[in-house]
Amino acid sequence: MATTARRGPYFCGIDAAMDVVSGKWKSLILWELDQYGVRRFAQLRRGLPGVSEKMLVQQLREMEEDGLVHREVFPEVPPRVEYSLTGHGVSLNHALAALGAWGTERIQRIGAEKVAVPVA
Amino acid sequence: MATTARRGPYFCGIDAAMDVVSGKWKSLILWELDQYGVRRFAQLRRGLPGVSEKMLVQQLREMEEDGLVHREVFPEVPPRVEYSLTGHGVSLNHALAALGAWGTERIQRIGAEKVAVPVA
DNA sequence: ACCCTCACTTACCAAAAGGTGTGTACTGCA
DNA sequence: TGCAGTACACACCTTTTGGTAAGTGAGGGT
Repeated sequence: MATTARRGPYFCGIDAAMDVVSGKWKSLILWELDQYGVRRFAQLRRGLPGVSEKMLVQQLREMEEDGLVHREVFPEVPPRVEYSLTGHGVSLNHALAALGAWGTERIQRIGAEKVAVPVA
Repeated sequence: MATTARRGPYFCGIDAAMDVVSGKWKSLILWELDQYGVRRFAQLRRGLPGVSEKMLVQQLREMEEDGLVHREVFPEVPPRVEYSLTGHGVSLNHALAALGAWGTERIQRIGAEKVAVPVA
């Protein structure tokens, strides 16, 4: 109930998968968490150039609800929250591999630019 | 320039692929055209339960612009327009296979309903 | 004393996506 | 004569999505 209901009736598997990965930052979060294993909120924020805090929280919560992301809170001061992928998150990321390859090929074909990720 | 500019700078391949498949009906159109090879406008409309004419035209035009769909107009009366997939459309559909399988598994896991497609 | 960091929350806004309903030019069918 | 089918275009409206800016509360650095 955070944002929208979702998990409505689906036409097919792709529909159901898209319901879960659509969202401007979700595939990036998936990639980032798969790369590093575990990341804290601020680390993710710095890893995704241009994301706002609100959007990052929102997408992470939805992914948690959808069973892709595990969220662990440590009752410390200053607060510490660690995010990681669940098994479903990992398998989704793998299922996205072919799509990623297709997209990379397309980028080359049409000569589109990639976002320059700042080194810092 | 039909709706939005798109093909902007991308973060990665998935981003680029999503730019092209996002849209409520695009993956369904891809599937439908892959199944039948060639389809006319009204056939697609009947094949996608719930789509409006406006949305169908819009999605088809974007997919044509993106080089996924081939559109052939026959100057007859009544008008006849045939849609089919290009090579890129076919390969995109294949790249979506793993995602579709993941989604199908997810539907079973969470026990979501599928849209009942009327037989007529 | 003051700002920075952590991980958020809340209120408000703008843009994009999607939906509805109508019009069109022509033909075939009853 | 009147209605259905063909493949749309156009105007208007609602919903969804994303973005901006501010606030929170405790601790640590300078």
